Amino acid sequence: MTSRLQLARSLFVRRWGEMGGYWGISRTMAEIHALLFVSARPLCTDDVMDQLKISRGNASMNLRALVDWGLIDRVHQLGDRKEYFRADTDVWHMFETIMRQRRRREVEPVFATLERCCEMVRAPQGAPGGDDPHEAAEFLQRLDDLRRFLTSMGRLFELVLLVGPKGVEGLAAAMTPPPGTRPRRTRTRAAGRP
Amino acid sequence: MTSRLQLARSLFVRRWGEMGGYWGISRTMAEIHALLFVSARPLCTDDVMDQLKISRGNASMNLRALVDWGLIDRVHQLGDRKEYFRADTDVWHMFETIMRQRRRREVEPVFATLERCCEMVRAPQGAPGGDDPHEAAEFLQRLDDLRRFLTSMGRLFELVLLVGPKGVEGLAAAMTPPPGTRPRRTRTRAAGRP
DNA sequence: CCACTGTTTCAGAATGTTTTGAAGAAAATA
DNA sequence: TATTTTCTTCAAAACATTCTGAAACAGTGG
Repeated sequence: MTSRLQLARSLFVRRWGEMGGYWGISRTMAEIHALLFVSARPLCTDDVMDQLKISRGNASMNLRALVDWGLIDRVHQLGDRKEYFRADTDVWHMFETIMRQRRRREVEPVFATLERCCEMVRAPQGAPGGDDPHEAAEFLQRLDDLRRFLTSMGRLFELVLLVGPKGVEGLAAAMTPPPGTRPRRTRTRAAGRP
Repeated sequence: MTSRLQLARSLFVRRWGEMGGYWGISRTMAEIHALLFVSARPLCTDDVMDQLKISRGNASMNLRALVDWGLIDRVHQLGDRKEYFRADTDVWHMFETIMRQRRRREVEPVFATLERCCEMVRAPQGAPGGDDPHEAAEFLQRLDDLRRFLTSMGRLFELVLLVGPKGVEGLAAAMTPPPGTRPRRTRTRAAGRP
C-alpha cells in the first residue's frame, strides 16, 4: 500500500522533473534533485535507483552532475561505506546557485558575442566594406539595446541577492500595501501592451 | 564576398540559437528570432529559408510558433501578396512577453502541484494513513518554502515591470553609487554562503 | 593478494526531438 | 472556374539526447 506521503512525494518529483526539461536540465536530473529536496534524510545511490526506477549508471552520472552544479552534497554516515547525498534545502541559496551557473554558462557567452559583433561592424581600419550604413546603424543599435538590458538585469540580480528574501518581500509589500496604507508614489508606466 | 555586417549578423544569430537550446526553445526558432531581431526590415518566409538554410516547412512552423509566443508580428507590404515578419525590437517588452509565457507554462503548474501535494499530505479525513509525522512535517515545510519563494519572485517580477527599465537602472545605481555619493542605507545581509 | 563493497565509465539501445519534402489547403487573380 | 502563388501540415527520415547494463576501477579489511 502506498501512503499519502509517498504519493504526494512522487507527484512532486514528477512535476519537478517535467519542469527540468524546460530548463535545459535533463528530466532525470531534476527528478533526483526533487527527490532529495523532499527527503528528510540523505539518500544513497541505491535509494535513488529504487525510487526512481533508473539504472545505476544513470543515477551515478546525474548525482555527479548535481554535485558539480552545487545543488547537492555528498555526506557520509558513520560506520557506513556508502556515499549519501543531501540537497541544499535553503531555497534562496538554491536560487543563487542556479542563477550564477546559468549566467556563467548562458549570459556571458552572449555578452562576449555581442561585443565581438559590434567591433566587427564598427571596424575602423581601411576598407569601409560597402555595408549599407543604415542597416549597420540599426544592427548596432539593437545589439546595444540588448547589451544594456543584460547589464541592467545583472545588476538587478546582484541587488536582489544583496537584500535577500526579506528585502524582496519588503519591496513587494511596498507595492501592494496592506489596507489603510497609502502606497509610496511610483512612476506608473503602464506595464506593457500585453 | 561576405561583408562584415553579414558576418557579424550570422555570428550573433548562431550564438542566440545556441542559447535558445538552454531555454527550452528550439535552436532554429531562436535563430529565426535573432535574424528578425537584427534585420532592419521585415523578412518573408523565403528570406528566412535562404539565410538560415532551412526547409519551407521548418520555417513555417517556427515562424508560427514565434507569432504565438508574441515575439514577432506578421506584417504586409503594400502590393505584395507575401507575408512578412518583424520582431518586437523593444527588448524590455520582449522580456515581459517571454517571462509571462514562461510563468504561465512553467511556474503555474508547479504551483498547482505544490498545493495539491500539501493537501494530500494534510488530508484531514478519517484514515490517518500511517506516515511518519516527522517526515510529513519536513515535507510540508520544504514545499511551503518553495511556495513562498515562488510567490516572492512573482511579486518581484511584477514590481520590476512596474518600475520599468529606468526604475531598475535607478535601483542598481543606488547600490553601486557614483564616486562621492553615499549609498542609501540597505539591510546588508551577507549574500549567502558561497 | 584476495574478496568484498561501492563507484565510474562507456558502447550500444532506447527514446525524444527536429527537419525535410511533398501533398494539399487557402487566397488572390484572371 | 482555372491558374498561380503562398502558406500549412504531417509522415518519414535524420539527428540528438538519455539510459542501460556490464565491465573496469578504487578503496578496505582479512
